[in-house]
Amino acid sequence: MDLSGLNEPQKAAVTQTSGAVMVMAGAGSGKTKVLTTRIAYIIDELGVSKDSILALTFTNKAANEMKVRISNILGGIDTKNMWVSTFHSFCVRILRKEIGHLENYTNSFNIIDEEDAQKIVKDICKNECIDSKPKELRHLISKSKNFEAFSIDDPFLNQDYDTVSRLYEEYKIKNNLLDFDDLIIKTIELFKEAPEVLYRYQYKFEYILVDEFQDTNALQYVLIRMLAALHNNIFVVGDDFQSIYSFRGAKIENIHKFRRDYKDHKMILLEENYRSTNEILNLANCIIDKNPNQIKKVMYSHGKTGDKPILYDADTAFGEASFVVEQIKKLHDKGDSYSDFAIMYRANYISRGFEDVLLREHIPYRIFGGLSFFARKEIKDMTAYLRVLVHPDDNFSFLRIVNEPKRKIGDKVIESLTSVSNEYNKSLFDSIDLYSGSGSIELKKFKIMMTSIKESLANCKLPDIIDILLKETSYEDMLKKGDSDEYQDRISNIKEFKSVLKETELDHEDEGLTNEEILDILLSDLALRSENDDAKESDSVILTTYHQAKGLEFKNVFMVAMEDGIFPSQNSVTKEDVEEERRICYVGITRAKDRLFISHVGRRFLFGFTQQMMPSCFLGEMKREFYNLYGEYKTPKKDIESKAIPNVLSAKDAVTSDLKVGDKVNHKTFGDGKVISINGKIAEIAFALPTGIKKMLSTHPSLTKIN
DNA sequence: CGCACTAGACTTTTT
DNA sequence: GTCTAGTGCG
Repeated sequence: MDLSGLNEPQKAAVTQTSGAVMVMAGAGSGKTKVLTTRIAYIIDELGVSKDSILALTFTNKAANEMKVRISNILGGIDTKNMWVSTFHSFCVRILRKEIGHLENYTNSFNIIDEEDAQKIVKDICKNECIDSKPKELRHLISKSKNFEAFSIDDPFLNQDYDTVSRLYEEYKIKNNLLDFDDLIIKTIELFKEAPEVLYRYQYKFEYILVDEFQDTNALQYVLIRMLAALHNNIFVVGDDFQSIYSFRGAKIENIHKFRRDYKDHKMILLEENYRSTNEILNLANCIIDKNPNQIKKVMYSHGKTGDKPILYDADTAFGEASFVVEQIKKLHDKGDSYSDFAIMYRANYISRGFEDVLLREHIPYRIFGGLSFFARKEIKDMTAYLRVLVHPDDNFSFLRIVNEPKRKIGDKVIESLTSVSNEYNKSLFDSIDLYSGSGSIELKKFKIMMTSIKESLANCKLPDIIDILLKETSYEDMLKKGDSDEYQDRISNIKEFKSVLKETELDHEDEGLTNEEILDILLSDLALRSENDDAKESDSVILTTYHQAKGLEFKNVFMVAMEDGIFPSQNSVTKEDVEEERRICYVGITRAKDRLFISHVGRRFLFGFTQQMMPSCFLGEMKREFYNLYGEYKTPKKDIESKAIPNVLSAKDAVTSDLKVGDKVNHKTFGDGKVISINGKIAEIAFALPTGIKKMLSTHPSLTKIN
């Protein structure tokens, strides 16, 4: 196999196939290239079957991209069914086959998303008259399931947590439901309780590869270790600089753990950056240098040079958006495509102002994120209908749609039906025949309707089942009655969903499956999918959060809304939080290949108020020599220096200031406040309304003591 | 049971 | 400011 396109460390990472290998791959160092070439190498040079390789990623997009690239390297081989997938999809694939080895679940289990999980917790709280906030409880449940340490001081909350988490588990078992956390947990449980099953998979997967290793959590690490225990051919790629998912339980410590657990591992550093210009890397290095606890690693540029990053200081969000659009137009006129641009921000709500201006200027754009396609109400409703068609015993889906559109089947009727179903130990759908109380006519009509739709399913083209559903269930009529813009929106989403069915049908066209079987395959992991999975090529400007931009690269990047309170987010309280924000900033900078623009505004309309904004403390961490102010070359130097740009960072002052109760302080975003308590490093500070009382690190860079 | 109005939350990141 | 869930009335 031709490896001449690789540098030495990359080559080593590809050819060192046996044993444990850890690759520390800096941003833009050819990580995906190494992963895919290595898999191709194992197949092509070692003659290993492609079914004996397991590659785990964090996003479907990364998994799909890897499959395509492996196929390309190996002359177009079929990689569709390779075990290259996200952790979660991998677990679903195992559990669909094997979950019968565990008690309580059958392999037609349904996967619930975060919205469903929250609704279940909320309903439990309501039924049990529990006062604690459902959202907080749900959060704690997820935390505990990922074996994260936490303690609850409040005895009431503690008691509520015990009750609700128990009932939540019971509810899921009763309804054959698994949440995202369960997918990993149940797989581990399965492997523990059925060692022969574990052995089968250990034996099968001779080579295991893990992408974005720095983002694995404690459970995912356990899973990897279990699977690799027989052949011990385990290859992990990560970059501790890009660890930005600790809020989801990701553990950088897994990197150290790996090094301890696999004593003989080989460590390979990929330090040569092929993506960005020198100028961009300089700025990235400035930022990451400020984080004390990173594994030291130098990023060498590949020698590409370009313009210094540009900093723009706008008055308002509108001014900022106009600036960005102006730059895009200018560069587009010079020949860049719209898809060469990305506008990046810390939180989704920032996108609005940019959308407005892009729309008005007729510049095509695409937004990553926000509400996932498959999480939209109409799509979840359609999915629930389809699930009831294929699995009539799916009570959870049944309850979602039995009265949607309204069919006069209310809570009271469902309550009585449920007691019948408990009595005869049958599903709600099957209990309809046995039920004779009030509402029985409506229920029977519903059942007849669903049965007739199911008959149509056997004889129609698969996507047409959506039209049949829309018509027969009167779902479309219901939408038509509502707002017409909303109707357009929802119908076009449903059309899009129809094309997902079409794709699935095509994927399986020669396999002699019935429509019902194809639907079952489609439904099996729908909850894990998101619309950005397929890198749809379209000539559009991309609007995205830093998190969703991870792994991507763009010729021109705009980092916008670089203001304290937005980035770093005002929710980052501890030193660790701010360090993670800093890594997010690093991820943002290193997405850019040629040009980087950084902007911030003086005032911004937020939560119904116009607020004074201060530049992000990260701007102060960027050495002045490494960027230009926009228009610097035309503006007299004196003016620039009088501008309130950077050394905003009062970090030095702040770190040395130790606060006491009663001290008056100033926060760059919240204004003046008074310290009301100190607990270790955490200070509780009362600010003027609307901010009110905030807990924050007393050494937070945005805080200064005033006398 | 369904509609209309109101109060409250929301704005961190996601498989 | 905008969206949503919850309440109360017809």
